[in-house]
This record gives sequence, structure tokens and C-alpha cells, in this order.
Amino acid sequence: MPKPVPRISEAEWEVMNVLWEKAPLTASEVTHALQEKTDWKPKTIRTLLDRLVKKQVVGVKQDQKVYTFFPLHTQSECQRAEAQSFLQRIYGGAMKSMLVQFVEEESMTEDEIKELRSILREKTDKQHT
Amino acid sequence: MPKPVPRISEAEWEVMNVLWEKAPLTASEVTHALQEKTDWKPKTIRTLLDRLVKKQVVGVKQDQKVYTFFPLHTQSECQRAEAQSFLQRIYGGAMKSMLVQFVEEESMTEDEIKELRSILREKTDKQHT
DNA sequence: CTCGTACGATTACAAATGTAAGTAACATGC
DNA sequence: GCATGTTACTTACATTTGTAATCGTACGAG
Repeated sequence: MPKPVPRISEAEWEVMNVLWEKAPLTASEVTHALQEKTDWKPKTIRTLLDRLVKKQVVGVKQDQKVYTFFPLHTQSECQRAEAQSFLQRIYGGAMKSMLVQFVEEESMTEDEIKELRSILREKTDKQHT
Repeated sequence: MPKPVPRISEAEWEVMNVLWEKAPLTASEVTHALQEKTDWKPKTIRTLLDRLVKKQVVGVKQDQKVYTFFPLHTQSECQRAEAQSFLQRIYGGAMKSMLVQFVEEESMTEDEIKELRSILREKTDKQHT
């Protein structure tokens, strides 16, 4: 069993998202990737990377002179951990409640709803195979 | 339009959850309700209540001698705000991705899946009425 | 009337988080 | 070889959060 994923803060999630997409990356590559979505200074991003390394969510290796960073946990793993605690706290643990709220509040288009249905349908179909 | 909901921390959410269920409550009633789920000291809970008041997520009124606390925002409103930011950060904004992950990873029983399907079905049915 | 209680108000204090700046060392272009 | 820029390493500092304790006061039990 991989050890439980450490907590990842909001800002850190942004960093992780770019690492999952394109790791391994140097600090400056991460910085460039984030410059589009945020207005964080390079130093700030560097701090976030260092913290992630200390938390052991991210690994480093020294290429030539420069460090490259890469995730030590899969995105799914981390998403699951967050989703778990989020659902617990906010919706009493029930994905159902969340979904109900989304459909009730018209915050999904009918197409989205159909898409979700088809996802669920595929799943149950598969289970009978 | 109600002003955007302030950020509610994890511990504060626990307090809000009891207030939404049974407000208005005095501090000691909240404490009793939480004593079952947490091992926070009464002083701690009081601090959380005070912070929620300062953030204007909770209101107070003075009954006789003692304060009673009650939510100033609906649970749905707050859930929506959290869900919004959560989905954005963790799943790139797509409820779909979250749902896919849940079904893929076998973390839902077939019954749960059926339940979700039926929720979605009701919704589209209703839209045609 | 007095003492303990229950509350409210104020204060505490460490860890996590957001958001960097300073400083040193190396590699590179002149 | 020297000035510059880039990177790493170290330090900073305010705010939020978790988790309370202390102090003052009024009220009810004796």
C-alpha cells in the first residue's frame, strides 16, 4: 500500500497539475507553464516546489546542473484522497448528494447529464460481462 | 444576489453542519452536538463559532443572557461554492472526470451506480414534461 | 452575602499557507 | 578574467487555521 498522500494545499495543486501533465520539468519550466494561469513570481513557485519535495509529493533529480521535478504520486491517487475528504466534509460522504444538488440546480446542461448517464451505463454493462 | 460566501475551513465546516441541522443553537448546544463527532474542547468550539461570526457566515442573537448562533447562508449555497472550487482545482472543473474516476475505481457499488442513474434519469424525464 | 459556575471576551501560540526577497555560487558572453 | 543572469539555498513575514487557556462578570445555590 503506498503511504497515504500528504495534504496538498490549493496553490500546491496548481503546481502538481502541471507536473502531472508534463513532468519531469525544471523549476523554470514549471514557472513558465504557470505564468499563464497565475501571476505568481518565480520565487513563489520555487517555494511551492520545495515544499512539495519536503512533503514527498514531488521528487527531484539533478540533471547536469539543474533540478528536475516530478510527481511521486499519481494524480488519481491524490484526487481520490481529496475527493474523499471533500465529500465527507461537505456532503456527508455521499457523492449522491452532490450529484443531486448539481442536477437540481440546473448547473448541468441536459447534454452533460446524458453524458454522465452514459458513463454510468457503460459501467453497469461492463459488470455483467 | 447574496454576497459570495467567505471561505469556511475544515473545522468550521463541522460546526456549520450542526448549525444547518439544528440552528439556532447556543454555544453549549453546539458543543454537545460536536462532542460526539470530535474531541474538541468547548473553548475550541467557541473560538470556531466566533470566527464564523466574524466572517459573517453565522449570525448571533442574544436570547435573555446567552447567545444563539444560526447560519447566515444556506447549506446549498456553501456547498456549491466549495464544490465549484474543488472541482476546478482537482478535476479541472469537470464533474464528469470525478464521476468517471469513481466508477472506474470500483469505489461505488452497483447499487449506488443505479441510484445515480436514476437520479439523472428523473431529471431528464422532468425536463420533457 | 459568598462561592463556584457558566459564559463571554481577550489572548496565546504553533503549524500551514500564500507570497515572496536576499544571497551565494556557477556558467556564459564579452 | 569580469560582469550578468540563472539557479539553488536560506530566510521572511503576514494570515489563516487548529487548538486552546486566562480573565472578568453575573447569576444561582446555599
